[in-house]
Amino acid sequence: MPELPEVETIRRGLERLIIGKRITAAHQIDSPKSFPNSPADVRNFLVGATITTVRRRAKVLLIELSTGYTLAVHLKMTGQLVYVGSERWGGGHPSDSLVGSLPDRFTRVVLDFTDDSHLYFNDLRKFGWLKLFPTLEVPNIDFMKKVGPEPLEPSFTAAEFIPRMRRRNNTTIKAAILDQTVLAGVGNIYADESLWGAKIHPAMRVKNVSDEQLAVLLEQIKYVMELSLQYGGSTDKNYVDAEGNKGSYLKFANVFRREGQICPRCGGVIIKRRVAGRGTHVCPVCQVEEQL
DNA sequence: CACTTGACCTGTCCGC
DNA sequence: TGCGGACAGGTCAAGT
Repeated sequence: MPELPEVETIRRGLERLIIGKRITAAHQIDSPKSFPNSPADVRNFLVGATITTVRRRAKVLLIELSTGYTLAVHLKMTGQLVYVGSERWGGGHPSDSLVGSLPDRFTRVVLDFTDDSHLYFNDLRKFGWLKLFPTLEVPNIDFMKKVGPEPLEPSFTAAEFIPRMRRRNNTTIKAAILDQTVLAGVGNIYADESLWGAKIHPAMRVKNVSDEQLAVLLEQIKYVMELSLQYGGSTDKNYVDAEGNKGSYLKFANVFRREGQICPRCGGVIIKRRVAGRGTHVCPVCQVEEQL
């Protein structure tokens, strides 16, 4: 999916676009897979509701409603959440924006607003979902109780990061930072980019990485995510923001999807291999693998 | 308990 | 051109 910077980019867009709007209808085109709530729940707690707040925790969007319910959204690998105003044909959108073509064959859920604007949930692979929860119960959802700290919180420092990583001492460093219970929001792109930035090989066992290196890794996680936010996230294939526009961070990526290219730091050739069950990009010259 | 693998879906790309 | 297989940004359940 969209990882933390992409979900946060969408959140910022939605905050600007849909707060205060009232929902007049909700179309569950592909229920129950993408939206498992009953039609009665939708009728009682979603239709007629006004959007009050748009929050994010880890990679989950939390759209809070005036009914005391929250619409939680997880985009997984290919989900999109795109707002289209009633002036959709009036121009002002980049030529590659999706807005003129929605709904499309991957649209799973549509919300209609009173001003004839719409929010489309599209998802090619159908891994993503929308779910209604009472807002007061959101902190008690299993995922919310288990998920680790937000990496961009200034209060999240090496003093907290290192002991959390040490709980996964026996696995690879890449598997550890992808583990959402260790810290929130890192996915495959920012795992590879931050490990390159810290000069740590993704296949290193955590126990063989020093505290000093872990501290550098946390700095790099924060750095690559902040940088990505500045560029509207990464569009590898499907990702678009709340207005249907692509993100441009991958232009500045150093290793992700750059196998065969030259490492900008040392001149080595970037390779791709499998680590933690995921395609993994690494410079084998300056990210040195441990000797076993 | 810690860790790894396969499953969930559909589309695309690459080799034969 | 067609077919089969591998792979794709994420998370679970089930296996070892």
